[in-house]
Amino acid sequence: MPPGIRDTSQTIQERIAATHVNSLDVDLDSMAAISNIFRVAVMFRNLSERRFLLKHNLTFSGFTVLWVLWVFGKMESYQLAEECGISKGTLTGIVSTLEKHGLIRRIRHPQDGRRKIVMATDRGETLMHRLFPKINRLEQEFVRGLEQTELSSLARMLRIILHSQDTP
Amino acid sequence: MPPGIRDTSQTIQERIAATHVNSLDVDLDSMAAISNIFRVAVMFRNLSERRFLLKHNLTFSGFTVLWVLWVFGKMESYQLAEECGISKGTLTGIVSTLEKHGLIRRIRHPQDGRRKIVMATDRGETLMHRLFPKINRLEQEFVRGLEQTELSSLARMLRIILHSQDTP
DNA sequence: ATAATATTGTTTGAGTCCTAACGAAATCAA
DNA sequence: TTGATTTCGTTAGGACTCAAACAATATTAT
Repeated sequence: MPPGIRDTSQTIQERIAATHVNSLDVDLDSMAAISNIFRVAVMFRNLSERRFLLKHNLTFSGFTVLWVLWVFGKMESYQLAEECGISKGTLTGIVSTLEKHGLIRRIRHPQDGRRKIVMATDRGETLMHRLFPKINRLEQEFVRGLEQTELSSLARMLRIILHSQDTP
Repeated sequence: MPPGIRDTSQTIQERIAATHVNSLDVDLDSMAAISNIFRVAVMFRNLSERRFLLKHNLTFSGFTVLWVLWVFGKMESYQLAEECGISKGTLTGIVSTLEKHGLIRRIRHPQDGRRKIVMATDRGETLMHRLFPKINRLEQEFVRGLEQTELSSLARMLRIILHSQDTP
C-alpha cells in the first residue's frame, strides 16, 4: 500500500486525548485539519509521480517548475522559485536536472549580468501539454467526493489559512 | 519572505485560462484546491522548522516520527513508516538521525528476528512534551480565520479526499 | 526436511530541500 | 572613482525522499 494513504486521524485523536494532552492547551480539531492537509499532499505527490511523472524522468518538483514555466512562459529565477514555493538554492538543482534532460533552457539576462532567465524547450512544452491534463484529471479524481459548493468552500478556507500569516 | 507563502492561485488561473487550456478538459477549481493544499503544507512545514524545530536538531519529518512514537509508545518500524506517510527506506534514515541525537532507541523484536521496535528515550519524551504544545499553537494560528463549524467542515472534506483513492 | 516464497529493515543512487557561505555583478556613497 | 552595500545564482553540507536491489529471517509448499 502506498504510504500516507490511511486516514488514522480519528485513532490518533482518541489516542492522544487518552494519553498526554488532556491537561495541556491543545486543540485537536486544528491538529486534525493540518495533519490531514499533509496526508493529502503526500498522497497526491506520490500518486502522481508513480502514475505519470517518474516514467518521464520528472519528479513532482520538476513538474511544478516546468508547469509554471509552461503557464508563464519565460521567467526569471527568483520569481520562479517564489512561485514554486522553494528556496533559490533548491531551484538551482531542479533547473539543472531539467536542463540535463533537455526540458528547459537557461538564458542570461540582456541587461543584468547576475540574473538568468529560464524557459521551457520545445520538448518541455510538448511533454507538459501531454502531462498536464493527466495531472488535472487526478486532481479532479481527488475531489470527486465533494459537491461543487463544497469545493469552492474548501478553496476559500485554504485561502484564508494561507493568509493567516500575513500579519504575524 | 519565506517561500510558498503567497496565494497566487487567482493569477495563475487567469493566466492558464487565457493561454493553454481553453480547449482541454481542465477543471480549474480542482487545480486550485489541490495546489493550495500544497502551499499550506509547505508554509506550515517551513515555519514550524524555523520557529521551533531546527534549534533542537529536529526536522519536520523527525518531529513527526518522534510525535507518533510519543502518542503510541513503542512501535514497529513498518507501522511507524505507514503512520508517518513515508517509505521504509526513508524511515531508516530518519530513525538513524534521531538515534544519533539520543531521542529514540531501536530494540530487536523478541520473536521475529527481522523486525525492530522503535521507542522514544526519556530525552525524546521530554523534548516532545515541550515542543508539541508549540506546534499545536501554530496549528491553531493557521486556522484562526475559520469558524468552528468551518473547521470541522474542512476536516470532513479532507477526510473525503483522503478516501477518494480507496477504491481506484 | 528441503526448497521456494514472502517479509522486514538496510543500502544505494539520483534527486529534492533547507540554511549559510560564496563570487560576480549592480548600485550607492562620499 | 574608489569603496561599501545589495542582490543575483551557485555551491556546500546535512538531511529527507523515493524506488529498487539486498541480506537476513520467517513462512509456506512439496
